[in-house]
Amino acid sequence: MSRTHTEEYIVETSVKDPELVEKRRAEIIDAAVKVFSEKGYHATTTKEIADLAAMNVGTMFQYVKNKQDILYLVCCHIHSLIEEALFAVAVEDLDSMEMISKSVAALYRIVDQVSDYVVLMYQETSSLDKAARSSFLNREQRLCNHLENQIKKGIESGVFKVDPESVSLIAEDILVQAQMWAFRRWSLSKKYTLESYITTRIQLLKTLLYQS
Amino acid sequence: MSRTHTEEYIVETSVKDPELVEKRRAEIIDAAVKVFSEKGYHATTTKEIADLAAMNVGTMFQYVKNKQDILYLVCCHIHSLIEEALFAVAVEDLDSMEMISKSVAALYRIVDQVSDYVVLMYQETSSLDKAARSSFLNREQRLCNHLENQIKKGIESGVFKVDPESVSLIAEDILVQAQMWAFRRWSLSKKYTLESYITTRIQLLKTLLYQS
Amino acid sequence: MSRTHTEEYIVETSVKDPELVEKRRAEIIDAAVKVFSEKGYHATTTKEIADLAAMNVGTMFQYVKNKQDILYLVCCHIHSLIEEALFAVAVEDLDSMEMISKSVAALYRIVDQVSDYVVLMYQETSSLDKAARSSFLNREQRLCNHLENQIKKGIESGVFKVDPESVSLIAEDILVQAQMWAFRRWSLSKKYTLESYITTRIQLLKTLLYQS
Amino acid sequence: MSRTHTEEYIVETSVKDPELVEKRRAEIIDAAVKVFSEKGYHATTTKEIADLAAMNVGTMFQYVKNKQDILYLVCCHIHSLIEEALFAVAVEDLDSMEMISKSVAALYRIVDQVSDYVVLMYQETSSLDKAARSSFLNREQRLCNHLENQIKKGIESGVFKVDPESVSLIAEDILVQAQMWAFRRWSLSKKYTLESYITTRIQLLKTLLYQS
DNA sequence: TATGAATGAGGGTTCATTCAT
DNA sequence: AATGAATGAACCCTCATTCAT
Repeated sequence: MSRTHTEEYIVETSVKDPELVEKRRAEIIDAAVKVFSEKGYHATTTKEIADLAAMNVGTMFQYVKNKQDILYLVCCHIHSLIEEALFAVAVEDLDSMEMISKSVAALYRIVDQVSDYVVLMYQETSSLDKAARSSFLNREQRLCNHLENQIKKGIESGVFKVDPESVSLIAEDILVQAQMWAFRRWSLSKKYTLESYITTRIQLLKTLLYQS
Repeated sequence: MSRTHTEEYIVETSVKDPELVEKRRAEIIDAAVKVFSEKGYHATTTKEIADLAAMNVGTMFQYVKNKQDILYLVCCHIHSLIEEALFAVAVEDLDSMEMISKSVAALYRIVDQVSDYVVLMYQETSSLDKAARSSFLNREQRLCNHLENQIKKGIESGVFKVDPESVSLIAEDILVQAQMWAFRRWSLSKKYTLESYITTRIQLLKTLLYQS
Repeated sequence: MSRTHTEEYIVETSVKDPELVEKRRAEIIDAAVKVFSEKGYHATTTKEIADLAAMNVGTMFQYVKNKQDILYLVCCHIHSLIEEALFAVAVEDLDSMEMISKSVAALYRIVDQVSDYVVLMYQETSSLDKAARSSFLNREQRLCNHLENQIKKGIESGVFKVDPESVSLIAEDILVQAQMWAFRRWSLSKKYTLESYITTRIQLLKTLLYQS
Repeated sequence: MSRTHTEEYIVETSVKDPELVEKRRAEIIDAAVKVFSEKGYHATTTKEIADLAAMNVGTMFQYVKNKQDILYLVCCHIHSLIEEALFAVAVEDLDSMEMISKSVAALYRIVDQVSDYVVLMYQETSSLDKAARSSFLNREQRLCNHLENQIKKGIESGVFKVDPESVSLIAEDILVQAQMWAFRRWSLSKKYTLESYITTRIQLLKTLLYQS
């Protein structure tokens, strides 16, 4: 199970009190998410973020080394929202197909809720430097693995019939397709409601998982 | 077959000779593609582009109104590479499954060849303004439609068994997954060669198209 | 009658045929007057002038050395309009007071007609270089002298009673006040029509000229 | 006495300390007045102003939104010099004719002192945008009103005999003629000293005010 | 820890003028 | 004489980051 290990990117701060750091960063993230998703990362000024966070620019830069750090915090925050939603449904004890269906549905629903942020997250990832980006991609991998494991369990229990080679692809597809709902909702919503879309997607997924 | 009509975004020029415009723009695009995919759109200077294009900055701005226009030209150019590769295989007269397989393979191969540019194209699309972006998305739609039509033909001829509702989703998935090869080649290539990946993908696709 | 002699500023041209020069310059002036009075000298592009003149930029610069030359031509042209209107009424043989009244009225009427251009002419004079500006001021002096002479005749004929010291001041005031009609018409026209303003002005002038 | 109310143009700043703003702006104005009156507004670089103000360009632009704002500040400053000089003599308790004579003399003297700036102020006003210009013109109106009131008092006290219709014209003429001293000093000073000019002007004014 | 003024390099774009055709 | 593409220096303004208070 060896995996390339990537150091987690650490956002530095000059402030000692960890609780204060967390509180202030939450304020920064809240503000940044709003402005970023309205104007994009590059078009947003650090001052704008600070202003919206009701914080002084100087203060802000004590909780963050860079403008880029803010982006990283924002991306991680959004990612956590998705992760939490996905992991939340995993506690229940269901059969494999129901489990994966729940997961997929949960995924689409959270993506739908925070679709602006999802778009932001994926559009601006490229503005992160190598270290931050690979740290972020690592987080993404966690989601993939989570889905992969659910599929694998279905295979092990004999419910799913999938070429083991394809498992990781299918897991990734699920994620990518969920993101696409955020990117193309404007177009997809002409033909689908969120729920009908989910149903269709799960249908297609079943075809793949029950492939014989 | 009515579709929301989007005005094509026109890159303005003050130069009258159309051949010269085409020639110079090709030079600009060539230079820009290189620098953009190395440093990204925002980090690239207009002067850098002009220099690499062996052109005066002022001259460049006679063929382009904006830095953004350069990005638009670049995106369209890259898109055309893909489109041409995809449409090139469509001339042959094959049965439906072979046809779509050829298309998918062609898609992955061209994406693999110009993967840096594909990444660039999708990462920076967000830097286009509304008009340019929707004009670009329109071009994307052409690719989608092309694949959709191939699937539809397969359905009509009774070869494919797909819920008509899903056709457009499957077509879009094909495209998105091909783009993902560009974005995740670094990771996917640990488990797959390009050709083995194509094979796997076509296998999965078959499962979907022959769903019964 | 010695007066500091100022060389007349000559607008150079590389074109030989004088009639063509005159024709083309008339076209240039016509175009420039329009754009200048809309957008001001600095905000106007040489290309805009050429375009409006239905002329190539290169062609235009064969009839004019500079952008500034165009401004000079424009100022002189506008000035000529005023001069012609003023000199036109001087042919008649009238008594001194009637004569000067006619002049004043003529002045206000022409200024009113071309008030946009008058504003332009005085606002942008400062953009002329020393040579061109003093050549232009020389032309202005001709207007002053014309009025001065009319007043002097009135004094010589015993009709006007003015301290000879004041003559040139009064002449200049007449001109300046006429220009002011152009500059402040927007405000003055709340209380006066053009004709009532002329009447009031002539009344005030009479007071000065009949001072006892 | 209702008059069209024009919003005062406000020069924005991102700096919070009002005293600092005043101090820095004074430095900017000082520098700008010098360079502008040497080279004109358009020929002057924002960097030149900042350099002369011993200030960083970025710093300067925190006290001013625009190059145009600098011009506005400069115009207002120069205007204040005149206004103060004019209002300073108004405190004394004199009879009407002496009062207006004092005013006129004060006006000419201050215009003479800062004549370069007066020329600048009136030449470049046209470079202000609509909002700033009308705000500036409003200030001008204050001077006019001041003189108008002095004349009106003279009329009320029976000293002056002027058609009430003409009052505002005469007031405006006084101002315009004072400005003209700045514009034409080079020519006028051949025949007049400042003081002899003032005397002549006051003589002419008396003729108008005592018109019978 | 908070404040907010200072910094200054850098970037996109313009445009008068030229010159080869 | 007419054309119009080429030139390139120069300009205004921005904004992430720092640091003295």
